[in-house]
Amino acid sequence: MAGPDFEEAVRAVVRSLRPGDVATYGEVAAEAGFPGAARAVGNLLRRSTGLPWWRVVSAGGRLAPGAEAEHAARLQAEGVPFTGTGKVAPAALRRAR
DNA sequence: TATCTGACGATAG
DNA sequence: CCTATCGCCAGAT
Repeated sequence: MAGPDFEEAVRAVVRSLRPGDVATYGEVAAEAGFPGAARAVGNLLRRSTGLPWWRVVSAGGRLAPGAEAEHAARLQAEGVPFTGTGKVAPAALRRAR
């Protein structure tokens, strides 16, 4: 099942995210048809280019380790609310999808 | 085929 | 809110 399909599906889902809309890695994986592959999604987004990767966050609204500053900046630029502790507000995660 | 890696997720302390 | 652990998956070596 995995292979080109996985990459294609994940890219399609991430590309469908609109400004201000935030989804979790797990959500993207499930939406792409690979439930439980959240880790693989993160790995793919990390090396992939040309995708709104900043609209995808870890469960609980945590940002990508090693790029938190850029991640937060891009999200805030789209009007995404934060909880003050450097995490995306729970309300914003509900809108994802 | 076996083993390791990682922008994950959930739970426990 | 923090770190520590374990489980899960796709890709690379």
